[in-house]
Amino acid sequence: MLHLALESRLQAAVAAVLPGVSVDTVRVRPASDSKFGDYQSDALMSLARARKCNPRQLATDVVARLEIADLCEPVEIAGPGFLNFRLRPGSIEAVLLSALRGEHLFFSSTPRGRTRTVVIDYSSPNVAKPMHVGHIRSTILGESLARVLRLLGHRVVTDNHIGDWGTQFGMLLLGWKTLLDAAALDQDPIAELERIYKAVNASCREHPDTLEQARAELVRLQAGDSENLTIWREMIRLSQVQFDAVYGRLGVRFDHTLGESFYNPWLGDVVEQLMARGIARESEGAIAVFSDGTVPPKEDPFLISRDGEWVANPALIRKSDGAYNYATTDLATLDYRIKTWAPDEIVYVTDGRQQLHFRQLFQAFHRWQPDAAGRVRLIHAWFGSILGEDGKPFKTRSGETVKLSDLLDEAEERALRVVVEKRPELDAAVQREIARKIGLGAVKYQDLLPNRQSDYVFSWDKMLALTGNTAAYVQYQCTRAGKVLRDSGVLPGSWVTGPALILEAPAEGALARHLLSFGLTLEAVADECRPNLLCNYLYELAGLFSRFYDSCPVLKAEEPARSTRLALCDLTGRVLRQGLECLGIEAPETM
RNA sequence: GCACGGGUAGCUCAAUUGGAUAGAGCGUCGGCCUCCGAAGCCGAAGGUUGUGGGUUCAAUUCCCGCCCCGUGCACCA
Repeated sequence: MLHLALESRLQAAVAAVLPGVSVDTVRVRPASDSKFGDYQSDALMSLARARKCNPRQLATDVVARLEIADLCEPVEIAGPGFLNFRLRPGSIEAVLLSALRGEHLFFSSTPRGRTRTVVIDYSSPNVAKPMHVGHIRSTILGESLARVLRLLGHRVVTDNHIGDWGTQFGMLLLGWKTLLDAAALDQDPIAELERIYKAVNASCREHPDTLEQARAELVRLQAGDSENLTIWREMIRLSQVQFDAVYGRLGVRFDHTLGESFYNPWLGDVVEQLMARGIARESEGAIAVFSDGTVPPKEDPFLISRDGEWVANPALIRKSDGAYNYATTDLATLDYRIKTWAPDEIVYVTDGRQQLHFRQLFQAFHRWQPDAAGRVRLIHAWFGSILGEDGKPFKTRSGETVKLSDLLDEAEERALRVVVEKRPELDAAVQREIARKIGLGAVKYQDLLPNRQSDYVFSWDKMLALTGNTAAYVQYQCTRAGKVLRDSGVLPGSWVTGPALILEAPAEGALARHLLSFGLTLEAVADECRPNLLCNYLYELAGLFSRFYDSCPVLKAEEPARSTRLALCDLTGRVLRQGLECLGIEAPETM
């Protein structure tokens, strides 16, 4: 909050000293160490370097023009040219008071620039298959980004691009007609669909005629055969029931679920347009997009080096049998989204193995519709794989993928064991509800905590650990803050007329300063698609609160310490709750 | 072969994108409940940031070489 005020004053001073220089890079941020004050800026050093002048001299000149006496003490020039800002007593207290009055919660919900429209594409499970651990990162990461962007005042459109079309439906239709067990379908639809798919798939490998039959079913579906369409729609409906159950548990909600099949009517047109513009051409019976040679080979997604030579690495948009690929669907999808929502950004949350595909997709689209491409920022927010203890892609002992619903069950069970042990006096139903929030929080937090681009090793014990840097720790500090507030008897809204706040103890100041950085953190999460920054922020805030709680009695303190500390409990609780909500994690009242 | 990631404490990971003394958790060792909730707090040990060079006031971060690991590279998505 305050850093923005300091930043604009500093930018004005820099502009006065160096007219014409771009001040965008002049930033003020929280001090790396409290001995340097509250805020610092290192911007003048790089500026001096670019202008080939003495950094300390530049700092002296800028500080002379700096008008911030109302906000902080005289600015100190340190080391090679750092500016250290020490806030005047009362500055932080004033921000806390305005937060207590409900004017803000240390972030701005009206963007500084223009309000952006952001389409987010995430989760994207496949019809007729169980959702498994492979879907967890995309789902949780995408949901978190959507929540943060919305909180910051942007217009967000979430779209679940489910896999409801493709060659697998030939086998599924054949299996449905020849192998389906109606009772089993009733009992567990997805398991039965998976069973018939695997059976037909295995049979295809041995019997060429089974493969031929499956292809025939696919052709009938694509031709609009009414029986096959009916079965296909039923498979989608059954799958959607499963998706909804999982999303309901996870608290995930989509604005739209426009699967691959939605775009079928436009695919032929996409291919024709690309051919007409010379972007795509026939090759070995298929139709593909090739390099146009406008970028260096190393950066060209349509070229690849093999045995020391750059050879074509085309993106197929129509197979030799006439069927379309996902590149085609993705192009049509991109076109539809831009025409429908006019987004400023489209974020794709998928795993890192699809990087080349998206580079090709983005470049092909840019060549196809340069004007539209110029108005939208396309972002592939990719993430690493979940590995087993052996460092290979994560599977169960029997080699199956782990179902998401089983994972969530196990998380809740493990959490329940802890709750029952710690709080035996609570009702069973209350224990279960607390365990639900803790168990699901544990799964989500462990998934969001590592840098999204790195692989992580799956471990039940680590994922469901309830100590250390975990959701449970943050949730626990949240309940402590809430408990103190409840015990105090303070009525909501009574702060407006309450006594003045005075921060005195070091633990109070450290906690308060960190509260002020909430907005900075949210902005960084939105800019870089990295919720792990928010996890780290919340963990640090929870830790600062815990130390404050340990060293500063609240209810027994004399005024004004009592009010100040109650205010810190209130605001910390609110920020922790809001932050957890951004991660899709619920905060229990008690645990 | 080429591209994209990664290599940081015994293990799992951070490090506000070039900033001031590289931080957490788990594990190990030692302290703290007569006091608002101990799912907590305090302290100790643990590092040549894979490696060799370069750029500069400053490099885990940027550039070049090399060594490991992962992923991708024409009709699956």
